[in-house]
Amino acid sequence: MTQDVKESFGGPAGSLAAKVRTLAPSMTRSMQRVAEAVAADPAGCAALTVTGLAALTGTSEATVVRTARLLGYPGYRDLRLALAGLAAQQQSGRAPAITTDIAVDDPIADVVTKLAYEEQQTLADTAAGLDTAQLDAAVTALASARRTDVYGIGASGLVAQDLTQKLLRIGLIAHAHSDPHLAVTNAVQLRSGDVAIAITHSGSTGDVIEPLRTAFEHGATTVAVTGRPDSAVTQYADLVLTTSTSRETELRPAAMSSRTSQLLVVDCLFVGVAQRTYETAAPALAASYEALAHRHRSASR
Amino acid sequence: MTQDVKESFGGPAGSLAAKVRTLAPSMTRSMQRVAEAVAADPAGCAALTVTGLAALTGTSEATVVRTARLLGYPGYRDLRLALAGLAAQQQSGRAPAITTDIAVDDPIADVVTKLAYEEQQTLADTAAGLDTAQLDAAVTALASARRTDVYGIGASGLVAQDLTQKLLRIGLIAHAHSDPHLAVTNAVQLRSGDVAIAITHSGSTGDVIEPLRTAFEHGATTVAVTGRPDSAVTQYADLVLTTSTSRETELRPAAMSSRTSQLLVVDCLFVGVAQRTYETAAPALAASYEALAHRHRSASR
DNA sequence: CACCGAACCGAAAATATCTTTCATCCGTGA
DNA sequence: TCACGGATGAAAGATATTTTCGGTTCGGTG
Repeated sequence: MTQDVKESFGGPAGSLAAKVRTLAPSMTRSMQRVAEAVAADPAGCAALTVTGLAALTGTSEATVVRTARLLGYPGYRDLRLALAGLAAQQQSGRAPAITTDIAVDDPIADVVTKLAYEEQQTLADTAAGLDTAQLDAAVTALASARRTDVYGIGASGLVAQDLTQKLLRIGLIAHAHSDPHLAVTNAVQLRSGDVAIAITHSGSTGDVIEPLRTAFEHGATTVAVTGRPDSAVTQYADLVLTTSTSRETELRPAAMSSRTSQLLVVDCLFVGVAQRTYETAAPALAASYEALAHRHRSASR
Repeated sequence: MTQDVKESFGGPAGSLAAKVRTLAPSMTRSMQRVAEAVAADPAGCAALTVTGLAALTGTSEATVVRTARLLGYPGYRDLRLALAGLAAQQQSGRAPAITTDIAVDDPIADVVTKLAYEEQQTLADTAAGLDTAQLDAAVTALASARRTDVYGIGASGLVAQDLTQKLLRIGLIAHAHSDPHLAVTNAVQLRSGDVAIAITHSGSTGDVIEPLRTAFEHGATTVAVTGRPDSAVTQYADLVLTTSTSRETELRPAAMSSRTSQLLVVDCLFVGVAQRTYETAAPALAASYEALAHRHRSASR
């Protein structure tokens, strides 16, 4: 009992706004209205009963409860408690966010500040929203995998390559695939004990889902790194690692923050695996460092 | 109504234990038991219903409600909300800045926290250290460039590709090069009005310096994105954008934070250029978004 | 020592709040 | 246009909270 509650407002502390953004796409219109109200004014909503909040958002009690469920609470009662906690926290806490929308005529200095702030926010949200149990399971699978394939396209393709590079550096066998045909061709080779990772923000990139599905059907452990935990890709994923989504604006495409978020997840995977395989990883890292040294001219000064 | 609640858990925030002590003398025996339980474990009590708390303290619901009233709340419901707030507060209060070194035996949850924290730190440092004048000049050069070449190897190669992808999306002509020979071959084509960007953390990666030098000698505007503003690469750079370096540890190679830093710089360049070329950039972004839409299966709900 | 009154206390009724069910409605795709 | 499936809210049902009310205890008193 006690643990349940700790879970419900201890875990994702402060990440409510992030969760709302992450789940918003999978919400119906009315639920979005409720979620929005809650994210906009946690303190105010904490003061309201189901009926009150339903009236405020022009919806029904049922919808409010449904929204609470979607946000991960057993019911409205628990959401309300979490809200009260949040309110107290941010009241005692730090300076709240100013507007971070980037305008066309913002001076470059503002752009730097705002981008940095947004990305920091994204990192915090992602860290708060990551399911460590799933992450741990993914690390375990990776550490003992015979081989690992990583699928990603477009911006996510770069993240896939980043992960692959890192895993290679600690002596694991990993490949990144951007070509869907080659990816599927290779996925056929996978079997139980191997790992396949799909990286896709939308979760609905067919070119990435297909190879993951193939890997899944061949018995490999499949992992999805996505911002949409309810999307198509998770259908074939044994493990799902959720990245956070932040508001995108015209000048700041979603790809930007999803990349930051994905990279953090990837880093966590890497460090986790390096821990597990420390005996071999540490010397391997040192060796790759040594091997690169001669490619660098001695720095001036 | 709303005001009442704000008053009730905004006002005496945190002083609950003190209030219990103050009021204890005027309490009856059963009420003291309740008050004591509440003061001892706010979080735990927040998880309980009236009935639960009554059972825990061996009293009745009525007594719990009376106690809540005595403590200044309209009823138990509000006391419970306040308790939740208190719990959240004291949970967030503790343990902000421990060591951020990642140890081999750190649980995965700590790894996530520490990595996120480190990367946030890196972002803040980078933003603070960026020379906006240089950045502005680089943006200006990019916005009017006939073509742009970007050089990067290894982890920096991914950053180079990231920048290239972005510039292409807003209609600019950009290429990323990881192959030093091809890079030099292409650099020969550059001339005044073109831009060459070298991305290297150490600033001493020969394979990246060479093409930049060639571009420099052919009259292109050259930009270096490096963590070492006094290194070899800056010799051939008209503009230098400094990325930040944070401590690296055995399990956290420098590549990790330099990448974060480089990506922020690259994002700033991109947004800056998008601002300058808004008339063409906005439609281009929208168009590329549209073009990709059909590659995504409609998301499940 | 028996009695009285007052305050304390908790069982249970009354009320408020939350949850579930179900019929209706709306948008969507054939 | 029609049929379908999901979204929605009204209202019934379940819980939680508050109130009521009578029993109990305790200290004082004759």
